Parts: sequence; C-alpha cells; structure tokens
Amino acid sequence: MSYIRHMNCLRVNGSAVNQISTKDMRPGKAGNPARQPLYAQVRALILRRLIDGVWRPGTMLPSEIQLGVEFGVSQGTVRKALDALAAENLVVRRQGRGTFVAEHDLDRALFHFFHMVGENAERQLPDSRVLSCRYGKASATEAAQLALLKGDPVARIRRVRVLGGVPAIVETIVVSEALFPNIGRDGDLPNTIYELYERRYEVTVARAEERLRAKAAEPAIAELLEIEPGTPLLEIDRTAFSLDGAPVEWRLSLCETRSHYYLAELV
Amino acid sequence: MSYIRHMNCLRVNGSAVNQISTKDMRPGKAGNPARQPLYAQVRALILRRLIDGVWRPGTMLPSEIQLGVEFGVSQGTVRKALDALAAENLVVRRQGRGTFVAEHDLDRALFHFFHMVGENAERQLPDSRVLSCRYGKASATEAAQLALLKGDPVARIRRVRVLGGVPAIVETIVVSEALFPNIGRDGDLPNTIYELYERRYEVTVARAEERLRAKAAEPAIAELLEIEPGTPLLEIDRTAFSLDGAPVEWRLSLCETRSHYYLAELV
DNA sequence: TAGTGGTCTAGACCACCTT
DNA sequence: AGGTGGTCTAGACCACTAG
Repeated sequence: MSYIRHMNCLRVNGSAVNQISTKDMRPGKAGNPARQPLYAQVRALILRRLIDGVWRPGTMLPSEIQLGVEFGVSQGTVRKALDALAAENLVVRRQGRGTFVAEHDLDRALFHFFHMVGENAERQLPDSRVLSCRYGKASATEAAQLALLKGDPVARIRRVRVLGGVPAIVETIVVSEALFPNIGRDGDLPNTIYELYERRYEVTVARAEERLRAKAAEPAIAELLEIEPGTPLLEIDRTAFSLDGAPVEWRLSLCETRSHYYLAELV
Repeated sequence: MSYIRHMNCLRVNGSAVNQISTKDMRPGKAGNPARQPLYAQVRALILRRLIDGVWRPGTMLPSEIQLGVEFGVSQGTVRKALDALAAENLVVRRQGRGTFVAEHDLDRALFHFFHMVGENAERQLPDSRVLSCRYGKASATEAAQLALLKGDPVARIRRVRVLGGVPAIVETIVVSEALFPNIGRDGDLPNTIYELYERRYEVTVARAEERLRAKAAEPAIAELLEIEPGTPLLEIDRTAFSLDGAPVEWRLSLCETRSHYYLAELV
C-alpha cells in the first residue's frame, strides 16, 4: 500500500528518525485524533531546519522530489508544505530555479516591513542617521516586550530616518544584548537592520506586530524632526518576532505624517 | 485524451459558452502565450457569478465535483480556484457542509475591517450613534475617491462610535446615492453598515485600503469625543472596494488613542 | 447513510531557467 | 539537455455534517 512507508523515512544529517510515517500514524487513524496532516508535519520539519540554520537565508532547498523521498511523502504533499511556507514569506519559489530561503532584501523591507508611503502611494526606503547606541539594563517595560528579565542587558539604538530629504521618523530600537552581542559597537548599523540581524547574528525576523497611536511631539523629538512641539505624530510601537516565535526587537517610531502616511490593506 | 474536453463545458443559466476548454486553449499551447491557467479561469468565472449575484452571500455553492463537471475541469482544479477565493475571504469552506459565499458578519467586521483594539489586544465592536445623514453633490475630492463626477449625488453619514462606554471615534462615511439610493432616509443605519450594503443594496465590500495619519482634534471633533481641542488623533482614511474592484465607500475616521490602538500584523 | 470538503498519492505534461 | 517548480488529472480514502 502506498500509505505504508518506511520507518526511517526521515533522515537528518544521516541519522534516522521517524517523526512522520509508521503505518499507525497515517491520517484519520482512530486513536490518533489530534494528529496533524502530513503536509503540516512536513512544513513543521522544514521550518525547524530553517530555525536551526540548516538552510541559511538565500540558499536553495532540495527539490520537491528530493524532500518527498527524504520525508517519505509524495511530491504533492511537499508542495503543499512549501506553498504554506511561501505564503508566510519564509521561502521563495522560482519556477525553473528552485525554492529558496527568504532573505530580508530591499523588497521585503519596502513592501512588508515599512508601511509609510508618499503621496502617490509611492514607496521609498528612508535613509537613516544613527543618533546613538547605548547599552543598559532592561526596564520593566523593555523586559516585558522582549520576554527578558528586568535588568538583563539590552542595546538601545536611536536614529532619525529621512524620507525625500525631510527628517520624518525618530526611532528607538531595543534588543537583547545576549541575542545581538556588540551590536552597533563598531558603528556598523545599516539602513535595513533586519539584514544585519540575519547575516551577522543569524536571527531571522519572520513577522511583526504594530500598534499605532497618535501622540504629540515632545520638544526633543520636535527638534529632531524640525517641527513645532505638540505637532501630532503617528507612533508605531512594533514588536518583531523571530522564526521560532520569540520577540527579538522592540521598536518605537514617531512619524511625521504631513507628507507621508501609513498604508494598510484590509481583506 | 483527458485534456480534450467538450466545447460546451461551461453553461451559464443554460446557455452554452466556451471560455475554458477547446483543445487549442490548453495550457502551454504555442500561439496562446498569455493564457491563464485553468484554475485562474475557473476562479474568474466563479468570481463573475459572485459579482453578478448569481450566488448571493450566505448561500452554498455547488459542490467541487458539480463545478468540475460544469466547467469541464477536474475536481482538483476547482479546488484550487475555490482555495484562492477562500484566501481572499470571498468564500468560506466548511468541511462536511459545503462552500458558501462569504457574508459580512460580526467576525469579519471585527477581525478584518476594524483594527482598533483595547489594551490587551481585546477586540470589541463599537456601538454607533448616528449624528446626521445628509445628501449633496460630490466635491472634487469625494468624486476622485469614489470614481464619480464632481456634482454627482452622494450621501454623507456622520456618526460617533463608542468603545467601552467612551466616545472614541468620529466617522464620516461618503457613498454614491446612485449605488445606495435612499440610504439612511428611513433611519435604518445599523452598526455594521457593510451588512446593509450587502443585504439591501447587493453591494459586497471585498477589500479596503486605509491611510493613517496623525491629526490634531478640531474643536467640533473634540467636543464630540469629550477631549481637549488639539489632542492628537489617529485619522483613518479608508476606501472600500466592491467585488468588481470599484470604490464604493470613502470613510474618514478620527480615533482617540489613549485607551485603544490600531493593530497591524506584518508578514 | 449520503454528501461535502480535506488529505494524499501517482503520473503526466508544461514553462522556465541554467548549462 | 536536464532540472526545477507549475498545472492538471484521476482516484482513493478520511473527517465532518446533516437528515
């Protein structure tokens, strides 16, 4: 029967395990009511390898057929798992070339992680001017946001972002120093910081939550943005999560919204 | 051959047409380079029926197999088309029951078309108090937003929305009177107005765009929200589109963000 | 019990890309 | 030419829902 597969169909680095397969784990089998569909198991196994760094961002995954053989499932099941990961922007599929681990490139920054756009909905990544990078102990708030203990070492990066020649955003980024040792110490803070997280610290930002409020500009902020104190600003309070779901960055952005706005799509 | 299908495989209300099928339209055929995949054609055909009101919101679609027979494609191809429509929230699939045309119920309003949440990210649909419903001629701005001509008749609805007992949002809704004749004239404005569009006017809101800015509260607004004039407010400028992609509603919401915030998810 | 969508397989062919 | 993902089919079985 095609449903019956080998015990050792899943091999990781040559050592055999059997998380999928085995006749009694097949779908719909009584006594295994909470069992996940095969494609979900395959998705989880692939995701695990992304988390563990077995396949690094930018590299090509094995072909669908190869993965099918390795996991002991059909190509169609692997396809469904990969399609799910592609829908989460964790892999990128290219016809004729292969399936690749997603990278934090300009496109992703611009279309997925930066929602401020100009008047004609035209998108443009801002330039960044780093104001400071300080190291300290996590406050209660910071600890809560980053799932740390109060007092744990954190780095705080402050920068002004310039859109179309105008200083438009003042941003404070807080990360754990345990996760990002020496971040910013050698003045190596690129504009797209998620690329740095990914390349140097092997931390992949998979998703984020943004909480938006309106706030009046405090004098220090107003000066940086060259506006009047009290001007209404859009505050974006973002928590970014890594592949394994842990919060890895807390970011507070204060945005001037006279020449730009935050664009959201509802479905 | 399985690829060769009957000419008259697509029947709409008994009359036969052949948009899909016919041997020479099959995928990858030279001389037809811009041809869409079958599942995309099937998706478009089903969407057309949703637009035309052949299947009304809440009703059940024919089964996958029936649709497959009707369109002259396999069940798997129909499935792919329906899955795509389900991903756009245009249909809802329920195992064991069938595929249904999506409705604007409370769930959809709350999780897809209302992003203001309370402190613990708890969701709650606001109560609405209608302030006025006036009829007039479209301004240049309104005409541009709704793809009308300047001077076309529009209705303007103004309401205050209450969250947790506190007046939190002042909202102005502008719609074409041609599309929504007599809207609000008999004081029939429910809290979830998209339900009204759908049931009474057979207009389905399929998606929307929101443009967010920070604005200071003008005195009239401040009074309605029981706050100080000049308080920073979150302005949500929304355009809603119907199934066929036409803009059908323009809405401007001014939100107080001390006890609530706008929640966005980034992927 | 019958009908629905959900999962899984196997196999064919296509479009696209690289070599 | 060979490999990759993309499309399409046919058929099996499962889970769920309703009458």
